[in-house]
Amino acid sequence: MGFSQAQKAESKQRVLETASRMIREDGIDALGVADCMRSAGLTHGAFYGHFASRDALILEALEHAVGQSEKRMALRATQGPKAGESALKAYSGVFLNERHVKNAGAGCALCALAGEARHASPEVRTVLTDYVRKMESRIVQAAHAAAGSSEDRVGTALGIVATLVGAVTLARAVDSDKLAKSILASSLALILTQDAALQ
Amino acid sequence: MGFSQAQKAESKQRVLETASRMIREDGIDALGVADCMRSAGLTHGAFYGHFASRDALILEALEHAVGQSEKRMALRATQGPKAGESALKAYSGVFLNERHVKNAGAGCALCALAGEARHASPEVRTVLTDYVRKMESRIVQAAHAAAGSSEDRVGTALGIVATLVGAVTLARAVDSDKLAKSILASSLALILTQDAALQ
DNA sequence: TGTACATCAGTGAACGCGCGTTCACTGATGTAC
DNA sequence: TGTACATCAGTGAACGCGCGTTCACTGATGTAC
Repeated sequence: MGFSQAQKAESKQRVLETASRMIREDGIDALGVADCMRSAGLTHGAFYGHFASRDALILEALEHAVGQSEKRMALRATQGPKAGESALKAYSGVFLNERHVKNAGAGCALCALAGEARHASPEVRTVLTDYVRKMESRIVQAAHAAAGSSEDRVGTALGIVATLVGAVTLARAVDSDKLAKSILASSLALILTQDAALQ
Repeated sequence: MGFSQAQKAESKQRVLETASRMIREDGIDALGVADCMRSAGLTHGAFYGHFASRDALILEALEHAVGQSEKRMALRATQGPKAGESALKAYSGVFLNERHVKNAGAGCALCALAGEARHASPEVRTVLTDYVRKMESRIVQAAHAAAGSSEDRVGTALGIVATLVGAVTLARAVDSDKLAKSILASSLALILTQDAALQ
């Protein structure tokens, strides 16, 4: 059978993880097939042995990034909280910090790609839409949101998602570190006013 | 002197307005020189008689979009408010509505481009950073924010900017109209809890 | 007023480069006997 | 155990297309006399 299948699977995994990081770091449009393969330690010619097309890679890499980052952000929120810190503050803090802002490639895929979603394929949009719903659930959970159980009532959980994604997006957008920090701090303060409202 | 200079200036203005709409609608990366000139009723060859390069067009078009949309959004907030509506609600309502979400090309340049800013040139980032500061001022004004006057205190005006931009970005990103509406409504509800806090 | 000329906004063909995709080939690995 | 063969992941040259940019040319307008 020549080369081992395990070896090939390993290569593909390496390409996927590289692409998953690159699309979060530089955006979907900026992902080049040759660039990505080179970063994974291969040449561009080998690409089509693993993926049907650039679009196929993008979708798989996005699913990888979403699945990994969504879980990881939630996990960090349960690991790090200091005594007396609310679950909402712990969860928000995982997003609203300078390390996350400066490391888009290893961070939340929704924060990294929300702005590009409307120009992307329907498949990409669907994956990111699911991410929005998952974040909403995490926040409702974090606040034990009994108040959000009624369907008609307008809860603020989705508003908190918007604030988190907007804050990270803006903090990465501006060319001033000081302003970026202010955006993070102010957004956290805004979210924390909801601690009572959601419980 | 051959052709009138006024005619040339008119052509350039038409190209600028077309580009200003196109970059908000489809993103900066997607702007093609030929596409843009065709939409303005010219051929691509005439482009370099008006602009030094594609990048130069992008910067001018962005400045045009920012200058126009920032003023327009603020103006609408002062024109439309119903009796008893707070200034903060009026301003937020200009962003958080379906018409704005579906008409990126005629809307807020920051909402349209915040997600791309970190991949753009320093010049582009500077222009958008100014926009963030202007929006913050509008919100502070809208709330007469006496509370925000102390420099050390963490106000929530920037958090409101983040919520507005995040909400519009997410509402445009998701592939469900229903979810988009919920994002807008929930974000407005979240912002309005600040009406008291800022006054 | 009329005619010849100069100006220049706009045209459209062409160039060059980057990038997604294809494909003939290589050479390391595993199998058959 | 050793040798010949088959498999196939990966290589690197090449193709084709799109797009930013260049440039020789056109023709409408205004000026000079």
